[in-house]
Amino acid sequence: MRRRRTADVARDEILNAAQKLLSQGGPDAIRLQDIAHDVGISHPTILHHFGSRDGLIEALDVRAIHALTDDVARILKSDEEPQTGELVERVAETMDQQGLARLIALWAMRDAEERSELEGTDPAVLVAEVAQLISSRLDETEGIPKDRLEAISFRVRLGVFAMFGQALIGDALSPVGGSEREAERHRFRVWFSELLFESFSEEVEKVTAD
Amino acid sequence: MRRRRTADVARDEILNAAQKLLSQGGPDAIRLQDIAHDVGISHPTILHHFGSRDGLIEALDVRAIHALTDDVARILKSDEEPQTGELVERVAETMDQQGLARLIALWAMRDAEERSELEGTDPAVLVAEVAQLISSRLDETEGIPKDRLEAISFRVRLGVFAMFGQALIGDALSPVGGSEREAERHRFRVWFSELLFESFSEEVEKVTAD
DNA sequence: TTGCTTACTGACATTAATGTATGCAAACTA
DNA sequence: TAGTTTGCATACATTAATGTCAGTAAGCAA
Repeated sequence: MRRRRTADVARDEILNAAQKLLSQGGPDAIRLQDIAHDVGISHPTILHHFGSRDGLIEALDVRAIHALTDDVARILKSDEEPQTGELVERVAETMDQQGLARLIALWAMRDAEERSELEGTDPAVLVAEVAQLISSRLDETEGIPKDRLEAISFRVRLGVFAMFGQALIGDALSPVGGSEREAERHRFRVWFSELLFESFSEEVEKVTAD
Repeated sequence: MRRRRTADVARDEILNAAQKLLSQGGPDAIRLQDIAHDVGISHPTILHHFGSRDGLIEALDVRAIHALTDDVARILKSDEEPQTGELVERVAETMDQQGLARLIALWAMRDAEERSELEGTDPAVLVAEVAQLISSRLDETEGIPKDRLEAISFRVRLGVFAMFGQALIGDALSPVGGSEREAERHRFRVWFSELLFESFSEEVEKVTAD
């Protein structure tokens, strides 16, 4: 007799399978038949839950954005001092696992009209918010000058680019393979965190020099 | 009467059209019918020149890699001191125009088996070569220690990530739009170049301290 | 001019994906 | 236990892409 899940569980299992397939193959790897086979259901069931293939991809996008922002928000809004290294490590992890970077890439490649709004989570706004938060941490006084804020948001953006790039094309650029790879990736992240942190510290010095 | 090109010209026109379409739409935008229409030929002609759709994409990849490496190689192998800013600017330009970053992203998403060798141009090897070249510029003595070389290749890699990220998802992360966008992108590149350059200078200091 | 090569076309074949229609069965509710 | 909802399957329809084939015509060479 056939298994019957609740709608939420079914949706989750389908999304997981889709994300797994995407992380292995390219964009064409999101095929309803294959996903259905992985979950152990028939492909019309996916359409039943998501309406269409596009609906599925949109749901995938929403989950992805949430996975990223939730992590960052939790760290930044906690009372402790935000650690650059931890932030980098966390974002990297979330991007790496399950082909999240691929989702972002595919999302970015669609032209503006057809990429939906994802519940008002505009990436540019998110970057600006993170920059604001970091800025207020560095310098408690209000009224941060615009050029300084831009300098900080540049750092945030660079962080996103670095982790995004490492997740997407990092393997191709890495000279080592096999078991050493993850260690090398980690060294890169640590090195990069330090670079960013030093760079932030300079910004603090500029602030205190005023 | 119908126009008859030489094979080389035909291949070039087809590749240009394909690249243009790719830079506008996503991965699915490479449709033989559309490309053919753009060039003003029938779609079997594309298959005649490239054998298959995959053949076309492979040719596209080869051209892309060459466009990138030729630029970098020319700058680095010239007798003048290599300018970090110029390198960054050049790579950014090549990545930006005509959706080269998208090609790279798509190439990276394919699983290792099906992504062809592209005439022995392994990106990891390229990065290593660039790092070697820069390293020998910074410090004329031979026999550079491995960890120092890794530190330099990390910087090269970060540069690739930054320009790749800006080209692919930069628009989504940028707060400004319209005519100011390009100016802001440029500011980011300048800022990043300085960060990288300062970072290189530190490496030089370490070398001279030995 | 004759002839050969090959860029190019139109019509067709093939495949493979998404989406639809209809009915079945599992769980909750009364 | 009867009834309703809804997760799920089977079989089919539809669309749209790549790829094939046989033939046409443009340019070059002898």
